[in-house]
Amino acid sequence: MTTIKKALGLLEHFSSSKPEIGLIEFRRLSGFDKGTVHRYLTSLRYAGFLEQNQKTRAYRLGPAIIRLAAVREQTFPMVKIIAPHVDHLANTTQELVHASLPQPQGMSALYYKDGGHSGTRVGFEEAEILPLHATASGISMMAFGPSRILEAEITRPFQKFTDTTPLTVDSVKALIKEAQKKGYAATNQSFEDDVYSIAMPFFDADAAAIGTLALATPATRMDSSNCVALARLLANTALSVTQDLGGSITPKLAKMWDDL
Amino acid sequence: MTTIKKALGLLEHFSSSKPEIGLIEFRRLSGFDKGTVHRYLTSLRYAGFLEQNQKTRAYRLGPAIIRLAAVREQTFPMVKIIAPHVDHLANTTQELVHASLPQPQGMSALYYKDGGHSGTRVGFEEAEILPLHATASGISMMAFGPSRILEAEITRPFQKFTDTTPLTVDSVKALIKEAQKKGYAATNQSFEDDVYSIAMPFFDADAAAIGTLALATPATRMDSSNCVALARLLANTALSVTQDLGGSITPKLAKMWDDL
DNA sequence: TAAATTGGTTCACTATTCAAACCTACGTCT
DNA sequence: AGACGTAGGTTTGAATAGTGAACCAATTTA
Repeated sequence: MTTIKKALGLLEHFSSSKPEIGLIEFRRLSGFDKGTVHRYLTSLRYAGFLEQNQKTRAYRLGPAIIRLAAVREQTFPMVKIIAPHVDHLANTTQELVHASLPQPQGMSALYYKDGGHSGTRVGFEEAEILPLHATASGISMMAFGPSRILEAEITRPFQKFTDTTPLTVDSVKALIKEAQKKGYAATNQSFEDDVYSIAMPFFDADAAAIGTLALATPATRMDSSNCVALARLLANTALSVTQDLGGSITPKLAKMWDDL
Repeated sequence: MTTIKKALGLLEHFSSSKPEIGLIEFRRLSGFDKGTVHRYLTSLRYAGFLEQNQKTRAYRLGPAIIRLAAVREQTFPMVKIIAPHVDHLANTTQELVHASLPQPQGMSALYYKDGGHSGTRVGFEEAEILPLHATASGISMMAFGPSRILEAEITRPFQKFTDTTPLTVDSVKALIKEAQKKGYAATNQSFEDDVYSIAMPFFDADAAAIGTLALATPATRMDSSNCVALARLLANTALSVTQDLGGSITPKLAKMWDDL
């Protein structure tokens, strides 16, 4: 573990529900020494990745992040390319659809659209970290993405979110195997109660999975026939996204999706 | 200079016109040893701040940036708050208006709007670094912002952009003094030929300047009466932005803007 | 095919980082 | 006021982690 990795790891602790974090809380969250954390924070602030609330002395994400995000989106416009496809699928199915990218600790939504179904519907928090072992997106990423993602995940302890969250390496591996066999991942209430979710990867030019598309419905609305119909729609969307990103897909998976 | 600062400094080299950078080019740009740079890049990639083009092996900004930017904007929605004001001023004046934030090496636009004037108009590149010494935004930030910004800038060499770019510490300090006296900064073709620009700061709750609003016109359309009229409009916008951000402004500057 | 360029790795040396203790400021309870 | 708890921040010698010259391998260019 290098200094840089440790320092950047501090930024992982920010989320929508935790936008400002103080020195002592960082020490508790990271387990590093207080002096060490303070030096890290000072360096991150110097580079514009953090700024400090003058009153509380707590740290929040800084303006450098904004610029870098703008550069990335301008030169590699994933959101712009993916958003129309997600919108279309959400409108067609009336369900929640999201496109997510792998982060060091899990998946995080790049873009999402609430389908606006009239009855109960699934909520979604932007920029939330979705755990790999408990979500369809995560299972899908481990099943079809670079092996290092899987390898990193299975060394971590699995957090329990619901009564049906898979908590053993074997049960998670079984879900991954099933996803590889079916061509898509499905999880039933493993992250949130009453939410059933299916997910598929999309690919870059090297046919490496770089993110996932997922669709979430209230568990009550999902049955086996329904599921396959939605998976078919999701597969078409994943194909279009892959194409628009200039990516390519292995013939094997292409056939699996075609046969859904 | 700590390892963290040096590593994060590498990210500064990315821009819209330079979205992918290889190992050797990083070495050249940063002056660090090749082995060192390689270790930095590996760490940044590990944290999701970079990803690598598998063909060219060059590095580009990674997905972690996107998540962090989303967290920041969701919990501290500057763009959302400022955009309507910038839009309104751009529509009223028909000129280019931008809101910018200080970055380690200069200012960078958070949001901008082209006013759509029918004749010649000023272009603008998003996420570009605007040098402090040569732009109205930069002068304004040094004049009204934290003193460390000015102190850091005057130790750097001043790059020449046009025939009228101020290149000495004294000439830049004179521009800053003038801005402090008038309540706004003005630069005439010091960054780009034929562009005249005026800028003002906006403030946070501690009455510290946290960014600038700027308006740029073709130099031919700007004269002394025009300039004051535009400055008045800009001042009203800066006041509104400051209020909407929950910020406050020193009574002295408030009076200066009122007397424009 | 030889030279140049690029990405990446190794390892002895040493400069940076770590952890524990200390300092200061602020709020609060007695 | 005094004692206590909590927070941000600083200093220290010991130890760990970073450095960079030299190396290798694969492409690209001459």
